[in-house]
Amino acid sequence: MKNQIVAGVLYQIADLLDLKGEIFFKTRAYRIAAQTIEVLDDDIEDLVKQDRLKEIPGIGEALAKKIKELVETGKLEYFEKLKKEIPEGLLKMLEIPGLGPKKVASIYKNLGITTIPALRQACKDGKLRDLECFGLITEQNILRGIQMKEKTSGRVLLNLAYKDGQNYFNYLKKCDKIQRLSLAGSLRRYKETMGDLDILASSDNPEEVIDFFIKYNDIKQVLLKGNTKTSIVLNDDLQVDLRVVEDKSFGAALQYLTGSKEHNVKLRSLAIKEGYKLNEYGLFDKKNDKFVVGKNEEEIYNKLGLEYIEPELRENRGEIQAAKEKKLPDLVKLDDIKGDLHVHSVYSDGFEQIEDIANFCKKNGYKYVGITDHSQSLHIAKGLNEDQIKKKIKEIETLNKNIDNFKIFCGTECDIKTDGTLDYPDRILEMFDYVCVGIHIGFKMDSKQATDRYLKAMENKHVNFIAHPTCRLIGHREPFELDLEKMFDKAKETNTYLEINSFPDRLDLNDLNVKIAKEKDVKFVIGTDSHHISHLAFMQYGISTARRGWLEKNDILNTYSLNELEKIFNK
DNA sequence: GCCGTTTTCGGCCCGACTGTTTTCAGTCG
Repeated sequence: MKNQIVAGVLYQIADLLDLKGEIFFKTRAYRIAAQTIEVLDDDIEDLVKQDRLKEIPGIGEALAKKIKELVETGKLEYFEKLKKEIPEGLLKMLEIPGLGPKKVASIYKNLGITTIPALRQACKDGKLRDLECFGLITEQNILRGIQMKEKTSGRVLLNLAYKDGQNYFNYLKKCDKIQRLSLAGSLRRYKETMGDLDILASSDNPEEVIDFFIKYNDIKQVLLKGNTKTSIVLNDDLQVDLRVVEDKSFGAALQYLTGSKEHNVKLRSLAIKEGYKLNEYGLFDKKNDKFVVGKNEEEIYNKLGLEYIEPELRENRGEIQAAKEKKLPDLVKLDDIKGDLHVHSVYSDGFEQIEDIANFCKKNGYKYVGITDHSQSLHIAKGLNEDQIKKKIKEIETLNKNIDNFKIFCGTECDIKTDGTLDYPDRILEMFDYVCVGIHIGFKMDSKQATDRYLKAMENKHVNFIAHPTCRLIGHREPFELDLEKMFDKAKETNTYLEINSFPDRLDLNDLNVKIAKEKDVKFVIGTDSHHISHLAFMQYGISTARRGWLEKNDILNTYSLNELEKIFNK
């Protein structure tokens, strides 16, 4: 049983216990354990076999027993019992913003409501307002929450949030009452999706800043407005929160607002151990409540004996320990990228001529670009046959003669057929400068079939890297249930690079899998999968995923110089 | 439910804002 599945069960138990009204600290214990297992290097099955579960911090007698039962039998009696006791629909109701376990439990207990449609009807009928702690406004808030959840599935993709965030940021820069300003929250950590945006400002006139903030012209609704904090909803339904603090607290507030929540809990515990108290106003001496530092994030981390931790790493995935030991990675930067190796042209389903793509890339500082059009059997994407490939190679040769200090590679994104063989024979694969392979049809496979399909493809000596390995589309298609351990081992063995696909709804491999693969010494390519010149800018999201996966420059093929790259391709 | 060099019991990160409860619980980050 996979770590993720065990973690998933523990998260659900935590929610169910919340609904039952269990004490906060008990449910938190389940969530902490789930989170730890989710990012564990070791396979949970091995730990059970070796009887080592209790070595994991946050797992004691009771949890170890439950995890053992779950892993060994595939079932957990305690969990099954809870599910019988509490209707599953209540878990869905917890996802509605503004509804927590107490309110959901009250709605269930008093009105017997177990589904979101029934809840909506009850709100419309005014049945909730008579319950204790509920009122007319609560009903309206729940209705709005349901609507928002349905419209956006609760999460917005990184590129949309980034655009909204940048626009708001640029507007706020015009407010002369603001001293310092920063985006915060999951956007600053570059999470792949987010529920809302957080912005932080420092000022001596918080009320005026808040007034300026809510005068932004793209606002649909003001949700709340306090003295130091306000929340609005943009016209595209994304919620934006602003917090205003004194400038001496800016670093502490930025640290706090950037999160993640789990990182902050860990950091605050560390602060207590070191004799401090940490909140959004600063780091304080625990004994006399005296302000120690708070103006900058760096000084807070340093005071706690840590190296500065980049926002992308703040997920409680071992970064605090690494910062203590001064072993944080030197994260790759956008500037390190020398070229894009996953780009489509008019030869297949791209919109631009190779020459235009190359000129744009060169102008933007790249040293090379690889044009990877689709292969012959992918008719819907105008996959190339042998004659078209020859024509394309010839065109690229001519272009390369006329362009200095830049090289165009002729690659392919060759389909992996359902049996794991490739869409071109070796004789044709040899014609390309390099070969990227991917899956675009035949998605219905079980875990073993999908894994074997890739393993076989990697055996082909012409294959350089695998495009969007899990084939997920965020919000639309679940990732393949691959045996990633086998995949990563084979990638290492065959020297196959794995792509971090930068398209915002792919980001595939994702941050967590990147980190796990890196620990197995796998190497990566960051590609944009561009079909249009504007897509080339998606590179920044691939980079942020790489950074969230702890990657350094040397882990990534397309940070290498043209010379180094040619040597690798010619091997 | 976890954890421990003051504790095997009694702690567990901390604060803002809302709505409705006239003194605070619930939710969120």
